[in-house]
Amino acid sequence: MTPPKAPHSAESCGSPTDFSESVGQRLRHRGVTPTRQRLEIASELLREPVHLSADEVHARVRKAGANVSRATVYNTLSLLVERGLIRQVVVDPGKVFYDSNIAPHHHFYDTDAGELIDIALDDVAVTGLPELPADKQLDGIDVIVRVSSRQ
Amino acid sequence: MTPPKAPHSAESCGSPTDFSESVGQRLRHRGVTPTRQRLEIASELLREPVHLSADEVHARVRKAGANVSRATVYNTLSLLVERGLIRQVVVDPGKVFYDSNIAPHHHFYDTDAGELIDIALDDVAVTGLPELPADKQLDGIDVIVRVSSRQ
DNA sequence: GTGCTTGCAAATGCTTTGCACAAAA
DNA sequence: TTTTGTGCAAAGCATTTGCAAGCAC
Repeated sequence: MTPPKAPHSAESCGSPTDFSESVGQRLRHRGVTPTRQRLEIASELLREPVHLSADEVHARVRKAGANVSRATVYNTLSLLVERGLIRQVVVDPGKVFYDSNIAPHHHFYDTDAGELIDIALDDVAVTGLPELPADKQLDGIDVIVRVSSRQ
Repeated sequence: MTPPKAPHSAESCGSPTDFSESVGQRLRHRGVTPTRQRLEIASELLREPVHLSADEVHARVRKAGANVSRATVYNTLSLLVERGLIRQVVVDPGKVFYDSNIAPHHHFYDTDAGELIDIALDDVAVTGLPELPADKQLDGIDVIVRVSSRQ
């Protein structure tokens, strides 16, 4: 593809996730005050690469014993996306995944299973994109390969 | 009528749109009864290649003098997508475009303008996709190149 | 203490549904 | 006439917001 200057999102993002670094550290490094709720939420995502919906995050956090409201989950997820700690993947209207793998990559989306599967970027190339107008900046390239179970 | 999840998309679709053929004909060919409301709705899309949200379609149809409810617009758009006459493009949660260009192609999405711009497919190639599991079928490939105006 | 965070519930925005009426075949 | 489509208003979801009370530093 075409890799110009660009900050957050699909192709360009911060440094790839180091899943061994402490969650609190990673939040601080991005200027996010590590409150108890944020640590709980971020831990569900940053402990290992996952694809979760906001509601799944909420459910997991509560299951883990923390009393966190939906509003806080949504606010925190937005914050983490904004700060480049996780990535948002929209596959359908009202179907949003939060992806803790921020290394550049793409996705299979299995419509039947409702499941997202990573495609490593070094497998895939998108070539021949027209140049951008001078006043635009590239924010990212999302490639979603939609699949379903054969009938 | 039965408005299920959108099947058609990027790579796989019906025959490319012939914008010169009558809208009524095109509906009939796909087994869609051409009622007055459907003709109004379909005309806004099938007259020329456009990217419209459901609400924009509703506004245009009403502006054109027809008394069509939101429900009918939504039902009809789902039907047209299901029958492969138009295509649904999801760029953000709650931001869905209906695209009357069903020839395989991809998109720029300008976050600031909220505008979708076609990228002709012959310019772009996506290579190196892993093979699909045998029991899966490919429904389509969506490539969305996100751009913005701010620095 | 000061200012950012949280929870709750209410509000929002978009989309779907139920049902009586109207139009098509 | 029998089937199919339409309008309206109400219901549904996922997400956001306003504000008082609570934490972090």
